[in-house]
Amino acid sequence: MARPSAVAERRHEILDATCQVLSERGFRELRIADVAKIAGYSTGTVHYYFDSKEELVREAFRFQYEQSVGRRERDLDPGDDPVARLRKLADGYLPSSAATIRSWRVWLELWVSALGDASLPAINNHYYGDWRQAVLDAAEAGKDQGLLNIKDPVAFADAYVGMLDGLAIQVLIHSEHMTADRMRATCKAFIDNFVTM
Amino acid sequence: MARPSAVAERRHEILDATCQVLSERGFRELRIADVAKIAGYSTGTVHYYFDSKEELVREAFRFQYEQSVGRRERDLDPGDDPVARLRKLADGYLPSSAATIRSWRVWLELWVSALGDASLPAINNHYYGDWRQAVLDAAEAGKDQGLLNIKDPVAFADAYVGMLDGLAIQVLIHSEHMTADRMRATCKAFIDNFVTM
DNA sequence: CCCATAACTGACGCTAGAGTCAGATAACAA
DNA sequence: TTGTTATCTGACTCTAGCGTCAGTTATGGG
Repeated sequence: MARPSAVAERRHEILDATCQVLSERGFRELRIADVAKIAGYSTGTVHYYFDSKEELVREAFRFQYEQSVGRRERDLDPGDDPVARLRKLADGYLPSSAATIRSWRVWLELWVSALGDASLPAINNHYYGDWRQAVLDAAEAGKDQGLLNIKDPVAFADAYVGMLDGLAIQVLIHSEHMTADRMRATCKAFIDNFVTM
Repeated sequence: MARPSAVAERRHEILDATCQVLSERGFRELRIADVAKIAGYSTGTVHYYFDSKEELVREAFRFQYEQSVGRRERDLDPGDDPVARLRKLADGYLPSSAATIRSWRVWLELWVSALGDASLPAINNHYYGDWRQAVLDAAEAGKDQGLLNIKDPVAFADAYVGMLDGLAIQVLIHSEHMTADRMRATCKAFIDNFVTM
């Protein structure tokens, strides 16, 4: 071999650029030329690393999820009690910073794409399952330690995770009925319902 | 005028076909030719009633929302108590029948499209606001009548509505973590948390 | 019956943009 | 320095599909 492989690094760069375009323009308006420009390469190079636009976007979805999961794990302080952990999970996912907004917009694109592409739900299952599990763990710990008055931790976790997704969508499209601040308050109120006094 | 106008009826037919394509293939894969075929006309006729693909889809989003709001109002029995009304609202929106699944898929497309089209959030605001208000009315009535132990009806309504949206998405993409039945159970458990004993 | 025009058709022009490819470049080994 | 091959380029090909339009059909009024 004449040169050490730059494949992993290049793919990383290109996928990052793809996520940026995905979040700014959406899949429907995603152009390989835009991805190439942002990554600092020619369109030919994008095709050198990814066979098709579909493959590029599929890998970008996976990439975005990996990034987000990694960030969540760094954010979580093992010393926090379960209630604080639940609150921090919501805070960390609030679509308020540029980074979280970008993540959410890519996830939305993933969900819509998953309606018509049978290979995409698997990506969602994998990473979304982890996220759901983190909430469930905290809920069960909260219940066991008597901090939260939860009957069914699974139903609690499903409700909390679902609520976050639904509220985030309204924040993202700038609905007049939901802002990031209001979402934060809604999440707080949700948890407060279960905190033992 | 030589003939009575068929505009309203034709637009209705074409928008209905557009919603069908939107739900089956998504905006990204929507072809005017497919819409025309389903509606039973030529592509020229679609352009005769709608200036552009963008206008067609925008009107289809509006059309879908009107249909759904109409259906909800027919479903709601004024004789029901607030708790039953909240449960029925969730049941009616569960993505289980072909019609509700179709509606949800179109809404998802709307939300994603609204990320990049400033004219779409207005449609969401209008109809989504009505829907949110119906939940809020029931929550306030339930609180006032002592049937529900709710501190903040607004936070309750936001949480419930958000939860429904988030859970529906996972059902729609056939997530292994959420089915329509499980969503029903999650909604029931959510309400049960507030029912006074 | 005939006219006016609304309604409809479908072939065609045109463009955007995905994917190809022949060649240029550059990094490493020896 | 030179050979080898990974990496990269960007002009080009090709196709899908939007929107146009000249022409056709249908309908109701007069």
